[in-house]
Amino acid sequence: MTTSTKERILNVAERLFAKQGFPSTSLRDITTEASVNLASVNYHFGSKEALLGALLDRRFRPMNELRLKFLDTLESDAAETGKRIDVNDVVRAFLAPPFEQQTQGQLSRTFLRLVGRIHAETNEQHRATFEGLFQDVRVRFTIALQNALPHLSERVVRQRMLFLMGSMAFAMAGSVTPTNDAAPKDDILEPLIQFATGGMSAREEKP
Amino acid sequence: MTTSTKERILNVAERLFAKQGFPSTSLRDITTEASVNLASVNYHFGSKEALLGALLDRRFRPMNELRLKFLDTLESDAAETGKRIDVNDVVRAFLAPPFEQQTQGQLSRTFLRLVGRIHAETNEQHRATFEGLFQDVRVRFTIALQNALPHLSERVVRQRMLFLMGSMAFAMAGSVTPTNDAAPKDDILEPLIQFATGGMSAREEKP
DNA sequence: GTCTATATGCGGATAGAC
DNA sequence: GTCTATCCGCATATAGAC
Repeated sequence: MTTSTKERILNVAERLFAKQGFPSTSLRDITTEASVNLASVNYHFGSKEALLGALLDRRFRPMNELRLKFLDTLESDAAETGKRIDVNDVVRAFLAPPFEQQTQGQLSRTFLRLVGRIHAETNEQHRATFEGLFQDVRVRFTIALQNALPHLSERVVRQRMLFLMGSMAFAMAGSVTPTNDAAPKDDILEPLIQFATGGMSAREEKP
Repeated sequence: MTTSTKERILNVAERLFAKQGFPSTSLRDITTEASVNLASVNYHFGSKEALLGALLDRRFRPMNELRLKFLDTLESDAAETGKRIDVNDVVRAFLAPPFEQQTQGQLSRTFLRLVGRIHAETNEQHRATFEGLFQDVRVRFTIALQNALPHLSERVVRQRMLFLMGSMAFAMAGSVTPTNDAAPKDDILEPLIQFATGGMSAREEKP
């Protein structure tokens, strides 16, 4: 169970960024809690910003790859059976992967909070970094949702996709506090999927 | 059109907090842009934290009072006619007031972003301040939604209320970018109401 | 790779003249 | 009420010994 300095920094930074936000977390907070030297952050990562970038890359990349893999499966299944893809399944393919990330069972909650934080972040530079990792996913899922909801206008599908991400981010950022921490998948993911599917499927009324 | 120093500080602070977030906005940013002296913030408000408090009080209080007024009207109408309140109407009573706040037409977008920020904020102290201003609204609307959706469990209604707030916060924080800034009410509010109503009304599936 | 020490700047807050 | 000047702490980042 030897964790390198680099990994210890990443793990602690992840937790503190999730808890306090990026600007309010100092390198001193991180290095003190990780029991590593202050200068080691700049040695290993170059800067605080680069540390965040490394962090996002470590987690968001596999998460988004999993999303796309789920969607691939849905689409090839649909191609075989000739049936239209179900909205509920697309929503699930998008929302489930963040909840699969729980490597040790302990990281899950922390990571969910970080996802929420990053989505809610308005800093231009962070948004750009994040968008680079997220673009493929957004485009592919928007198309899939348009196919699953052909009666809706493109514009509304795109917009509802963002509403969906808002529910997700907020749920993950910690505002949704289930009575027990045991099963975030059952306590948060399933209700979230139901809500989001209902929202995506709502009738479009144009006044 | 004489604006006092105090008002100028409030207006600029509102815009900058909305744009950059609270921790990343310095008093120097604010006073420079407002063309007032640095020391005036502490003279008029006491501290940066207190400035935020004053800001929230100025905007959130009337906004939340409007929400409750709308809900009062809905409930007294329902009592007269004997009909159950419609979910869509409750959702509208909750979501519309932030969009009514546009004093000059120019403040609206800024204020919506701030609302989103504050909701997404995880800082303990800010959450406490905010919750004090918001508690009544949350309780009253949760009860109204439970009455409008009697087939749902209390737990799920409470949880969906938070998902709804997530969509709202995210939409307001600026991630939803309509092609034109002209009519946020039509471009954001109406689609948001449709999405949120659909989500709140979704069937509750217990596996 | 890891440490100490330090450079350099920005942050909130305040003292005290006007 | 408004200004200048300043205190003082903490921030990121780096230089250079080990």
